Amino acid sequence: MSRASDRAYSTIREMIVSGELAPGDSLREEALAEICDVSRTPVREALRRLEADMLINKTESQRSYVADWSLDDIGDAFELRAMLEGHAARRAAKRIDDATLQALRECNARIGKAVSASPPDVDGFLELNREFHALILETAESRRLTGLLTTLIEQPVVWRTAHHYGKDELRRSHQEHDELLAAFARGDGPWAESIMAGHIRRAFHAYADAHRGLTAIDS
Amino acid sequence: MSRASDRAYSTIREMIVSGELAPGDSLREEALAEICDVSRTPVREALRRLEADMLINKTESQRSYVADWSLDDIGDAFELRAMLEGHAARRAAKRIDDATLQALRECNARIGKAVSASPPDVDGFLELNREFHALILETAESRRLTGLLTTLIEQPVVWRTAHHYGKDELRRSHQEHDELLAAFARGDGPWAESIMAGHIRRAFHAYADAHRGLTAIDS
DNA sequence: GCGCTTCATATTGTATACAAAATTGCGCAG
DNA sequence: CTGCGCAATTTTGTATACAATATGAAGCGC
Repeated sequence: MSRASDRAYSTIREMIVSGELAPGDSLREEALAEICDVSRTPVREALRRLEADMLINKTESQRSYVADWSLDDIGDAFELRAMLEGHAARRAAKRIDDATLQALRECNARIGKAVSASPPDVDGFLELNREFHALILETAESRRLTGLLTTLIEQPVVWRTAHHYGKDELRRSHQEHDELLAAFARGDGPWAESIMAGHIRRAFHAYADAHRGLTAIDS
Repeated sequence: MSRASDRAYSTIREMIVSGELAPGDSLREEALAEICDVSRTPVREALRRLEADMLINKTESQRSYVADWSLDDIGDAFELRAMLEGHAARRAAKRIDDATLQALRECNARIGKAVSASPPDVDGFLELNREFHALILETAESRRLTGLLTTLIEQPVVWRTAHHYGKDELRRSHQEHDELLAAFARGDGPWAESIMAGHIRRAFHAYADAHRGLTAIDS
């Protein structure tokens, strides 16, 4: 992470995810180089990585812009996530060992605490949730699957979704994780897959509802 | 494609896919630059793209090697492909129009010709097969899905698989495509998904059988 | 006034030089 | 002979200069 290209990647990515750079904004290499305090070379590398992450679009003339996602696109992404994370859960259920199961239980216990706090610790929830899903993905033991999913998970949308969550929705997430743990404990792959797919799809609808609400308020 | 980095990408990729560069071979930027007749800068870009395609691995010390895939890894890739291409087929069945359906029919007719020739025109089959699947993917209308699948499809394994096919297996592929067309004609998404998933999985087993046979002969 | 061409400017693409880091091989001590 | 450590060499990372290309605005003919 200390490499210049990594710093550029993190910096630009953070600007996109946080919303500092809005969808449609143009990304000029020289300007970014100055912001990141590196030369254009590592910036170009960072832009390519971000393009692979689909956080950036390039026009036919090679100019870069912050990607803009319609609700349909977002729905697509969640649908794929549901499918792939479901697949990961199924694989994980067949491979999980006691130590990992215990680690997941502890992780979800901490999620429970973050959720129960008043006000709920949304940032803590996000980080722990990320850890929970990452552990499952790791347990699924498929490099390919990991590669495909990371590009879907590392989206601005995913990160902002939780901020739309109400306390009850956070608690529902926590409960679904518990169900998942039950499926894992029994090594029931299809069950784990069903729960995970539903878990992701519910997250999407929570986002979509909140988003429609927000846009309705805006307009 | 006339850009130096694109030429480098194509050249190196072709060397990997064709087997000229064997799994585990180290990829030194300067050597590749000389081969591609460009400087190291575009070579580095090409290597990053190939890394995203998972055709290349990088060690912790940033050296690049041609990716080496175990049969398990290959199985993983096919499993994901079956799932995602099945998904694509389901989406395509709901969106396809008459013109596209007709184009697919014509494409598969040409596949039939390539298969029936004696000897079978395997390279023609490969190209047409690629076109057939690409058209379906396009019809599925999901940029995300397209992005995820291309990294799975553009694998050395996929390209070499067909060379293990016997005439009967090529004809079976052609027939499965016809079934797919029937599902499309009726707009039956789940049917299309089932056929496509089976189609891909059969391709994997054809590969696995041939591969086991070959390794058995080798040893 | 409208549209086209053309030229100035801005932006990206490539090459090269240099810096940082890693690997290899040698020499030496045990 | 083996293992360790250092230095020479190789390889990758970054900066910068220059080339190619795209964009946008001004001028010109219609």
